[in-house]
Amino acid sequence: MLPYPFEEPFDYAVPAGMELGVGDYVRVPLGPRETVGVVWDNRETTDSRIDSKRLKSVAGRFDAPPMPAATRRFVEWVASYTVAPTGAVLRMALSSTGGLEPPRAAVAFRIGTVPDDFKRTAARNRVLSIAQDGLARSAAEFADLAGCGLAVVRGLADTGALQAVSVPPRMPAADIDGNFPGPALAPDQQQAADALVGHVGKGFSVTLLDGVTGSGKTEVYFEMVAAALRAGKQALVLLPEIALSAQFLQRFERRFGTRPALWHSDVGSTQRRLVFRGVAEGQTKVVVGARSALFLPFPDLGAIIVDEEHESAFKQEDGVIYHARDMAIVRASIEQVPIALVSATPSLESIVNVEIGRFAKLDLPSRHAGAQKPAIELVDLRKDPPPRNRFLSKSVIEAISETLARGEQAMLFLNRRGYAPLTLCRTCGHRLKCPNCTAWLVEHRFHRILLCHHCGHTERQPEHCENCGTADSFAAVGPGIERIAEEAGALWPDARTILLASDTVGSGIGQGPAALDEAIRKVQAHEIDLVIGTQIVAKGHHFPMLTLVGVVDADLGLAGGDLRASERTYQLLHQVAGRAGRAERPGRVLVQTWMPEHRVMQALVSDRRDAFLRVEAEERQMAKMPPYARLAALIVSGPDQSEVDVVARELAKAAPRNEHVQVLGPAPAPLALLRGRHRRRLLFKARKDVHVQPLLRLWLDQVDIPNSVRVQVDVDPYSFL
DNA sequence: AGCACGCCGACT
DNA sequence: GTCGGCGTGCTC
Repeated sequence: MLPYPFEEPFDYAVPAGMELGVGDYVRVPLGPRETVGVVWDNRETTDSRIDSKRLKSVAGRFDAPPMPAATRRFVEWVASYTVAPTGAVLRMALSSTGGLEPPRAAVAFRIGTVPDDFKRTAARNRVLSIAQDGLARSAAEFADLAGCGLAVVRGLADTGALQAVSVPPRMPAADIDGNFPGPALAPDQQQAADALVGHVGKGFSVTLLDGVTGSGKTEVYFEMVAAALRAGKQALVLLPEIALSAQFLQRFERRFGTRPALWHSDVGSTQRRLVFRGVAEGQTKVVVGARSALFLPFPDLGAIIVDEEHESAFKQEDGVIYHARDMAIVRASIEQVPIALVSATPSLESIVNVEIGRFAKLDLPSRHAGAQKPAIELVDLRKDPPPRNRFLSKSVIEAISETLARGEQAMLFLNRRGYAPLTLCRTCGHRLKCPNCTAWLVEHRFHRILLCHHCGHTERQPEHCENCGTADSFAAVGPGIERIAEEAGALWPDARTILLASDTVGSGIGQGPAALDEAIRKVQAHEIDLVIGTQIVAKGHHFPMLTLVGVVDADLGLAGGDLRASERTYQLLHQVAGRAGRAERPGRVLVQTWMPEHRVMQALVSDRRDAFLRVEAEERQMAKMPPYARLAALIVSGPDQSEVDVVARELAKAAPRNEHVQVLGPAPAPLALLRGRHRRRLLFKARKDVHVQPLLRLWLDQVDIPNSVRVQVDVDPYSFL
């Protein structure tokens, strides 16, 4: 199987003298070049189109442990479920082909023979006395222990007093010990931990760990990791990329005394190689990573954890479209290991799976570590409207002033980057829009540009309206966090303020999680009084002095016809609210809304999540929507609108028809033009018991799709964009 | 996916 | 007469 979008494996001859087994990683010729592949099967070709006498030969075998059978089955399963070519899924499992080369031996030093003309110095003596135990250590380790520079160690090696030896490199997270004594757990934590530990080694099971913010869920599932380690197995913890913070790693280190192996987009190629190799050899015991870590070749997995399981970031939206939480469950089932899904605001899907008995559930209803539930109040913007072109109500302004006066911290949350989401000409009403997308250009005053949030198109703010030619006629409409920062600057000129969004810190333009970690540290150290941020501040950071959260526009996520709009808005607002108040300082949350009677707002103030989810579930059931039915979206896209329309109409004509299946569309996708591609959407809806994938494949096979048009299949779509 | 081939327009 | 733009199609 080759890591390219081919459905089937290719056939190659095995040269004389080469021993190959199923799962081996090999180099094979492909057209004019050579590529990596995995031996998928080992037999005579059965494909009549292939002349077995003229097969190309395997060029070489990598000296690496073969891809485990369970990993190969997982690749095939994901391909079949997502209606993607198997090779395209394999590509995700070969993301670090450098790891296939045997790892380079590391240089270490141990005691040698001290020559006659040896010059003794204090530093040299310290190093040599440490080396007396005969153990081999890296130069850095000696320097660290002896409190000297690396030059001392190298100098000793030059004289022969230390002897250079090559040792196998230490794999990341190889020496994590499941018996390392971690912090003590509260009784309810211990009970939940015992239940999770009880699943380890007992085959496949799914447990939803439903714990309120501050209940110590992380420490509970760490016990499941520890149990897997004690059983000699590996463990995988999946997190949304954004939650892979320094704070999380500190908690891990507190429990296990060392760091886990990391796997996310920011991990460099050297480290990736080592982690891939370490995992493949079974040496790397714990991987903490973003969704792509799911495709690592674990030979001996013992447990999987998906933290923040409700997060939509687990849904991969390009290339092979899959939901990492759902595929993690599949992987656990194939590996016959337990999996824990963890959240303070579980997804409706998981709650329903608990109700029908497919998942077990554990509750952590009480807060620890001094956390207290914040008081949530709604601010009815109809009664307390901000002045024209201002966005903070009197209630919020007063509350922030009081908080700052007490020397505590406040946060303003608005899930919208930039200065204003829309810029229009006051004279003619012309709106500045992206040339490549059906979207407004968002003004970013901080970077002095207009930016499309969908394709990244940027331009300078024009001086004259391109439609009517009037100069200086542009008006900003609506708020982004930069505009809130401007308003806050006028209200509290002395407050130390920080603006936190993906384009000011975080994984934006060349900054990575390190910049976010630094910002978080500053807030924790109380070098900041007022935090103004988008959803990157919503995740579980603890800010002990933060006692007030103001939500600028709680209604933002409710617009549009998204199936999960209410659910997601509840989850996000609940999470943001959780930032307020720790320990002896109770928190207060003010939520600005134009519709305080909306059930999301009512559920928030009355803290009735389960009642809210019940209503939400009933609505989905009535509308015959997931999780009570199955959805798949076909997105037809291409640079030529009429070609796209033709294909979309052909697909509609060929749509499968029976009483359990319904096809809607084609309709222009909500972003009808994205990155210069016109997009049409068809929605396939089926009863829960319909086997969707064979129908989809049959459907696609019937329509001739020209090269210039792409049809993407999104099974279980989340985003309706 | 990634590469070569091939067919058209802008140069020596 | 040649270089190179990217549309088309193949890779065991």
